[in-house]
Amino acid sequence: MAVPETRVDLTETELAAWRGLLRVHTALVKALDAELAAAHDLPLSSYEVLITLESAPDRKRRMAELADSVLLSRSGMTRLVDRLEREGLLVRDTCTDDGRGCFAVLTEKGAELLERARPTHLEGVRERFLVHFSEDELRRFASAWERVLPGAASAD
Amino acid sequence: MAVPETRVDLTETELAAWRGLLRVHTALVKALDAELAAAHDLPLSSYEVLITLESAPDRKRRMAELADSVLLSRSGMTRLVDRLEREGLLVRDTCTDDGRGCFAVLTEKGAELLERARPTHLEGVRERFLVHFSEDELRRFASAWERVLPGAASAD
DNA sequence: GCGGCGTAGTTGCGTGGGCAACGGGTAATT
DNA sequence: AATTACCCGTTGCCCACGCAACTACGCCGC
Repeated sequence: MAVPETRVDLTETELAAWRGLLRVHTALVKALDAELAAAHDLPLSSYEVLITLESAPDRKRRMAELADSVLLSRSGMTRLVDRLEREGLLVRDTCTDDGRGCFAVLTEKGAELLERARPTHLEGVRERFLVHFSEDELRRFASAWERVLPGAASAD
Repeated sequence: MAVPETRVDLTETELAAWRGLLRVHTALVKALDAELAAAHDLPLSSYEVLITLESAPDRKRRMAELADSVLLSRSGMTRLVDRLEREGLLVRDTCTDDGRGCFAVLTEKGAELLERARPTHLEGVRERFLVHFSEDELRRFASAWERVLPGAASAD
């Protein structure tokens, strides 16, 4: 007897919810990155690293930790930290506990730039994204992401 | 007299809604792209182009149209179409109306590959994203994206 | 202590993508 | 018709990133 065919196409609503996510993300990130780069010569990816460092104990974090927190490969993080170190926004510090390891530490210059860049960025996020939603809707978003994230990475 | 200071930091909820969007998008796209590439040797960006062509009249679209629809620069689209043409999934066709222009046309081979790839991709989108939401929630998403998109690209 | 194994970070190499400049075609102004 | 301005798609150049290979170190069991 016939097993019901797996439905293939998406409904209008499904498509709108999914493709909308793609478009919104791409557009927002592009705009915010351009804005930040124009105002402070700081790409969004660099900003994310500095923000992560700032909120860390002693303003320092391991490389792998950083890579995970901004979803970048280890080698990608090596080079991003290279660039930031070249600009004096952070320095590498040897890890005494683990000879293989290495810390990235936010410098004063990095902290200062971050202080200037933060209002720009947060204003951008607010004007382009947050402003459209109520507190309640934002909570729905947050809960939605919590449901999706665990199963997003692995292949099920 | 003192104008109230612009609030700088985001609330917990705002942060969760915003950063969640970033993480979810990145994780989902990474996973779906890998899945599609593994199963059909077709990156997600190529899939998007083929899908766009399939739904077009005569299965053809102008280059700039394609670029806009997948949020890629013109030069990026030139090269993506180069690759797809090299694999025989589409062909370029001269535009008779406009001597500058150029169409990309889906080939039979492209259509066949798309037919095989579509279930893979849609299953992935369902399992990783859609499955977590009710019809009602999906409608909320769609409406959310409609509100955000218009103001996302331009500066304010 | 010493060989094997896992792990942290770096490096070579290949790839995808953006920006600016260009070549050729169209549209507007005269 | 000629000049000018604009627009389409392509190309050169560069950069950011991932993968795989490598080095150097920690952690075992023996």
